[in-house]
Amino acid sequence: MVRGERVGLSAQRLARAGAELADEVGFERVTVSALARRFDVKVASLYSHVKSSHDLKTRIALLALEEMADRAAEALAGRAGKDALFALADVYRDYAREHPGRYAAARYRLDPDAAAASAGARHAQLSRAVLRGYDLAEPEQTHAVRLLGSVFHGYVSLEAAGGFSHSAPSSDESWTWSLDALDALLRNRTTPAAQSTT
Amino acid sequence: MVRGERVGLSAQRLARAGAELADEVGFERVTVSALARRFDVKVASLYSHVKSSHDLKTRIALLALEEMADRAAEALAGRAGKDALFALADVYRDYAREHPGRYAAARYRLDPDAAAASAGARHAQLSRAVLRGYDLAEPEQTHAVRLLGSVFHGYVSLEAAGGFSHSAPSSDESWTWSLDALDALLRNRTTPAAQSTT
DNA sequence: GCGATTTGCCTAAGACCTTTAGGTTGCTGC
DNA sequence: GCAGCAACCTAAAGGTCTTAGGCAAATCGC
Repeated sequence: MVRGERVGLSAQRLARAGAELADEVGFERVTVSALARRFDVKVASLYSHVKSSHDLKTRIALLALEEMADRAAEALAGRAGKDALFALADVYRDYAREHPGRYAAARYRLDPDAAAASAGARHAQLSRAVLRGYDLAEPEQTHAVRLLGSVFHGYVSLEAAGGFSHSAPSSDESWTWSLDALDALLRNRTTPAAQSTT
Repeated sequence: MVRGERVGLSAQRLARAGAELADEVGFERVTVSALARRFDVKVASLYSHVKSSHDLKTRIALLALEEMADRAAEALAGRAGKDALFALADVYRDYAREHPGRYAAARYRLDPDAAAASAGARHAQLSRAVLRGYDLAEPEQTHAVRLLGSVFHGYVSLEAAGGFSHSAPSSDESWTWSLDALDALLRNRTTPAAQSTT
């Protein structure tokens, strides 16, 4: 080990490496020490870049939220209605399967200022974009945003917890069925007067 | 402090006290040490009753799952259809609000044998009981169980995370709206042939 | 009642993790 | 080529988890 060698740490690189670590060993096992080991650096060195363990986890959470929002925005481009609904839903589910640690990080409790600076608002906007295909007036639209979020998050996290694994029918089938049902539900809730507003 | 005095610990009492502690300070802060402090006992003493920190958390999780299942069973007695749906949903939401720490514990990842011994199966049965009011045939019924679980858990945990707090309409309204929508959805999915079976 | 055994809680100690304080060395700009 | 900043280090204190082994209180057999 060459003493005095600089690895080039930064808050960003730490968050990125932390996200990878989370996917490998689980978010709850992401630790300042583990990250220091990964960079082959002493633990105290990380504290120049990151305020605390909480700060580190928050950065990972923000990273994950951004990534998901980016994917969602891309998936929604050029889609509408049921197509958009399925696309958005699959973004969350696929992300959680590819990056379980990051997904768990995205559920990390943020303090208010971090939450405000997060991609949280973008996520809400993306749900609203999907709902444009269903012509819901307020306050129904907000209700629907919340219901959508609940189903997406609820299903994905129950699935990740292994809830649907060892029994027929397959989780894929239930997912499609649920989204179909959700689509039908939203179509039925379309505000009558809004129908012809091209 | 009187030396040699026995406090009367047991796995059950520890789990119960751990659940209380979780509600007070949050499940993630429930720790073998904190529990030892609460009983005014040395940390190592707890290890005669509980195998590990993981074991302790698992016991708290099992306790919470039992309590929720008990409440749910009671709420469903004598109810059917939409009435039953709302009752079951409210059991979860109310429990999470009254006992946030226990509710978080209930989401603690159980290993397979603990999961098998848990009230998990009872919860699934209770959802199926609600669905009896909607005449769904398999595999739709299983899909619906999963959707219900997702909405309940998803909504409750987003609400607990503060997601719906600082904006109109109120979370209560969205909850009712979502359950109404779910009820309508399930009625529309009733298997046609099953209608007259009685 | 009294010895033997079991049980309950304790001391001790090792292994990690977090966080702060303050030192040293490489890099950058003048 | 050197001043100063930034990056990484040593040191140390405090907290958590867990195991090993000890002493004393409760309990059981007689």
